[in-house]
Amino acid sequence: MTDFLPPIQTTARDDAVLKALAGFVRQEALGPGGKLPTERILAERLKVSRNTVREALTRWEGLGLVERRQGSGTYLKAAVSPDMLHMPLTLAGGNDFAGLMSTLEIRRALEAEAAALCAIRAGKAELAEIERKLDLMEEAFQTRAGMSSDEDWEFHQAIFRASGNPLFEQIIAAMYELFHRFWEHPLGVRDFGHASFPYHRTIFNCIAARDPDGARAEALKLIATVEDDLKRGAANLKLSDRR
Amino acid sequence: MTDFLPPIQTTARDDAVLKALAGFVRQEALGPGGKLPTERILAERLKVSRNTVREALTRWEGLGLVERRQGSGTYLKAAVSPDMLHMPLTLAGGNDFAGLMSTLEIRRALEAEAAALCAIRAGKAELAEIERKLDLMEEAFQTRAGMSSDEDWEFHQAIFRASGNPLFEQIIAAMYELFHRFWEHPLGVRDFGHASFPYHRTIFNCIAARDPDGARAEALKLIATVEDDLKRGAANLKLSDRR
DNA sequence: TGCAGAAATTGGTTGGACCATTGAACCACT
DNA sequence: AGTGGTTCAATGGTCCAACCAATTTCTGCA
Repeated sequence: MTDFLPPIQTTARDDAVLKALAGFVRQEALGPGGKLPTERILAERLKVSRNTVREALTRWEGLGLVERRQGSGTYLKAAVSPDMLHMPLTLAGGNDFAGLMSTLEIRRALEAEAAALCAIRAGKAELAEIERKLDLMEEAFQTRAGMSSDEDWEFHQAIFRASGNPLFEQIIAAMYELFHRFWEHPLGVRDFGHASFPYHRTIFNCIAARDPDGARAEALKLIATVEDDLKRGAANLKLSDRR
Repeated sequence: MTDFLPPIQTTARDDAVLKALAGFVRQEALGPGGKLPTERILAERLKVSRNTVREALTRWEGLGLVERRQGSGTYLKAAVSPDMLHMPLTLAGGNDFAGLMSTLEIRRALEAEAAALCAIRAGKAELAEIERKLDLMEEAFQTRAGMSSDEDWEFHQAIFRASGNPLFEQIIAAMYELFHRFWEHPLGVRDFGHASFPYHRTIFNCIAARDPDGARAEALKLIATVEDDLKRGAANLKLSDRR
């Protein structure tokens, strides 16, 4: 399994380690979920210390390329190729109400564009997948009386994925935690998210009808309802306590 | 069965280090360029191994938050606060045409939304600033026969800034380098960007008229012309030679 | 005063050790 | 057959004590 791992020679050790690893991944045709060699094996094969290997892997972990599971191993989380463009974005501010509204505006921008692109590009398989997620969401909505946040999220994710542009999903995934924290804490608004419910179906209809402008418009309406809910929630309980 | 069992939260050493470090930065009011304590000091003060400190710093270095200079020290490269949103974006094969189109689609999403928000929120001062940038751009366009990329960029930046949401400017600034690389290399299309010229004025008019939907539509048209230019360029010179 | 060289500082790397978690194999009992 | 417990090897996580390499600071001589 680990036959293709030539030793390292240049300076900038950990970068060299990453390059070698990227080559290894390509050589072995490893995809997401694939398991890469243990740190001890890598250290031995590449003729570097295990600490150096760890620093390199820490970099990849920070970029979301790799996941380490103690006792199990290190696994790929995304496709990696030797020539990749890394664009680490760190955005200031974000835990207060204004920060949430800011991220929601970003989400509105991306959601609208992704829906439009999806209406143009989605293949039959992607379309079916989106509809499946939509059905699941609607069923959960009926059954659990409105608590369908997970299924809701998966529906949107399917759209982002079908947009044909991986950046959408990556950006939105980074923001997920932030949205979710509030989503699970409905701010005292009992029917939080209810208003957005019908728009999921209308968005899908526009996508299925290959109507990008319509899909964009419906996505905008959906986010608008979420914004309204959030504003109502903020009015209900005073959110002066940051954190 | 109640499947409501929250995932357990175990201690994460290096994350704790980063949190402590973020607190330290805030405490000392360190800004970009500031020098933070040496690894040995940190290890001693935080009662962790120097290795752990290094792994934590490696993460921050990967995110572009920090720069290490051997023999000198570790310095801040950006403002850091305890609550930050990290968004590591990786684009497979970032140098090819598809990658550029992907980023352009993100830009279209943000540009449209920012223009709409701008039409709602921009104050008189922001409006005047945008118009000033627009005048500068049009003048440069006339004088230098179409080469107005810098002024063009500043116009868009002014809109992002006036949107009232700092995330727009931050995201787009991080992608600037990527756009610019191609912008400066017009791919053999001599009148690259000419088609987009009139839309700058129409966008501004919509913003000044407080017409968010109109501004959004005009922004979409503008990016569409840029996309067309790019596609023409890609057709002209074969971009099959990666890197 | 000016500057070359020594010394101290600091990040980079190494090797080895031990801990904590995981997962598989195995076993006892029902 | 299945359930639960135990053992054990593999693997990532942490620690330590050095040493290397680049940089900065200090020192002493001209």
